Amino acid sequence: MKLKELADKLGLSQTTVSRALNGYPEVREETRMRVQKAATTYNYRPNTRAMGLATGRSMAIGHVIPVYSKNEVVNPVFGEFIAGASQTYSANGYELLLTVADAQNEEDTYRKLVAKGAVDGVIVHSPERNDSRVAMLRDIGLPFVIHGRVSEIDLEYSWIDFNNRRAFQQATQLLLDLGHEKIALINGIETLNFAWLRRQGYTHALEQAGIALDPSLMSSAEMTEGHGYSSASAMLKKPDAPTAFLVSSYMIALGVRRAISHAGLQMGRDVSVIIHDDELSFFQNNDPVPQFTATRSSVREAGAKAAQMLLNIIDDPSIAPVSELLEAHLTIGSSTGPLKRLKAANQN
Amino acid sequence: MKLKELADKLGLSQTTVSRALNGYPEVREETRMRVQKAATTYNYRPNTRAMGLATGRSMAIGHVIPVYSKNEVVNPVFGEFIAGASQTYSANGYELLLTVADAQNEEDTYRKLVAKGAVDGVIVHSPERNDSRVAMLRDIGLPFVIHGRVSEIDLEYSWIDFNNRRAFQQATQLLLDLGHEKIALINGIETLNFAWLRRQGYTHALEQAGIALDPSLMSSAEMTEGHGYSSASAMLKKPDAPTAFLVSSYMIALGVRRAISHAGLQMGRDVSVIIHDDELSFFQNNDPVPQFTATRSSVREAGAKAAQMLLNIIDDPSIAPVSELLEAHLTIGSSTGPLKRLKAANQN
DNA sequence: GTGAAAGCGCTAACAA
DNA sequence: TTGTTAGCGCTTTCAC
Repeated sequence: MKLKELADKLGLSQTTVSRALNGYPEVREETRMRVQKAATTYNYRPNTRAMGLATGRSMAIGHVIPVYSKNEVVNPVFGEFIAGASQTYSANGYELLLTVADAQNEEDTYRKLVAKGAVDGVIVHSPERNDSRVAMLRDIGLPFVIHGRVSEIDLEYSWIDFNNRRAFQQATQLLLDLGHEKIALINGIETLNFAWLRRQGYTHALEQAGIALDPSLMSSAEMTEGHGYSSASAMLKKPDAPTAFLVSSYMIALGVRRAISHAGLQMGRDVSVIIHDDELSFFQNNDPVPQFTATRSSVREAGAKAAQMLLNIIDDPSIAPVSELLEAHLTIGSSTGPLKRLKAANQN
Repeated sequence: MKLKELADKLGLSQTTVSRALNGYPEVREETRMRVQKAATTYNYRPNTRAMGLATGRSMAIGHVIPVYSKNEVVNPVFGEFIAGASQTYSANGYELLLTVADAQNEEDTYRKLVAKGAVDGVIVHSPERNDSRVAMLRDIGLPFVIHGRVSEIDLEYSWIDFNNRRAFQQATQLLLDLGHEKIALINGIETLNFAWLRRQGYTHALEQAGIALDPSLMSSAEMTEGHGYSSASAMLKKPDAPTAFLVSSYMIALGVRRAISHAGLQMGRDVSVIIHDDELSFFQNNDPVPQFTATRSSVREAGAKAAQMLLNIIDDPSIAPVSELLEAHLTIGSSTGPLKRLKAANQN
């Protein structure tokens, strides 16, 4: 069913039908009712392409998610975030265009999207510490919201992020409270802002406690099981091996667990491990240390919020940038030993 | 840069430029070169909306992924699959339209996509045992490929799937070989075809071994940690508790682990666990039993293949349906005890 | 309050 | 081999 057909059925012009459907005020209320009813009856849906052509907007939002290599699994956080965003889009008549781009030529991807007129705005995932995309997107005037943020940059822009720095500062503090002094950090790629902030939280807590940083206890690479395994293995072979691990994702954690058991050690008895993951709750009650996570649902909500921010910007490009920093939740397991201290740690 | 501008710069008509760019044979080779060079220079990209309007095609493929509830995490397998598909699309000038639909009204989602003229074809994720979408999509004539397949249906259609039945049959056999007799299955929702096939593999192996099926050892629900925990807990409380678990996803597995340790048992010592996941490799070398998984890269490849199938169908809707059944890999850990038997199990 | 007509950027007959 | 022209389905001036 196309507009012309619907108009013919109603004995009206395309113009009037279009106006009635798009909420223009000059349509008689009675006419509007008739039109709307007919539209429902015939299940009329305006062709997005045609609408886009006519209005100069595409009614689509682009999500560009980076893939670093074939080794790294697509971060499940993106799935949750996008699921949240998707709802906002549907509710507002927008479509979601997904592009999986090699992290190398992401800028190109955005340029292409704009040149093709494919999107009215984009969500930027996985920003780097000093991400050139911010300047670029402002240059070309494409509305955007960042999932995450860019610490080392002065420009204004809209973003939504979890407080990674605080999360890792607290997690480290928690391990310190438990009496650990050799605490390892197995992190993601630290040119990525989230990983960089996590590291800052970690080092900050150690410095506060007057513990010297040991570079051999910090490792940074793609968030793969292999990275977790090789890093943890190497660290455990040292004479002054770490007694605790702070791990930046469940994928890495799989490797760390493997390394620990390969070394003849047992998690929760010989070694403490805290796994951070934005999405997943890991309850491992045989560990004396609880897991430190943001809950899954909050990621989905963050996606919905980011999408709404973006639609607002598209609606009115002159509004001031907004941002939101979400706190990660500290999930406490059921082991009673360290619980008190954990609570204290959680309060700062 | 739009076609008209480019044509003006070149002193040619829009038609000729369009033809040159789209590989029509009647263009003089020299002209084509000139046009192509100019297109690159000015970074010309045809507007997808306009192209779509003119050709009646949208140059976009829809992926509809279901969300069953707020409790269930978006299956990371979709992320990998889509990452693979995405590459195929980019290479062929297609865009990827992602829709996250409530599992209830998925049919509506497809109808809407077609009515809006938003897509030229769709990939159907997460098919049910007797999925009505197959008949519907054939009815409305929308090209599609199923990620998975629909066992209880007679129609012809294209699909790509992993051999879930075989995978679980082998996994169960493996546990039987290890001497287990009380083997529990903690599965996804069994109206979904993949879960149903997994269960078939499980029951088949037990029946072959002459072991009576025990309904209290089979549980089926959303693939959440909660499901794993409550199911495994209940089973472990029975007087004839299971000595082994066959688990349908790593999310469920998190809960199962928790239940095991809550029960005062130790994985790998008191209980054997096999986790199946299409995507993730779980190496837990303190378990006496290796993990049973398909490798991640194969999921991505499957996505790329499915996408190619779909583009072929769109190109020539009259071609016969094609399908591909991929084998899941048996990943063997480094524990040497059962290794030999595993190999044998792997060969059937 | 409604309609006629032009045009969004492209492709595809049909002419030349 | 190239150009002219008429749409694709919608929105939006402008006129009534």
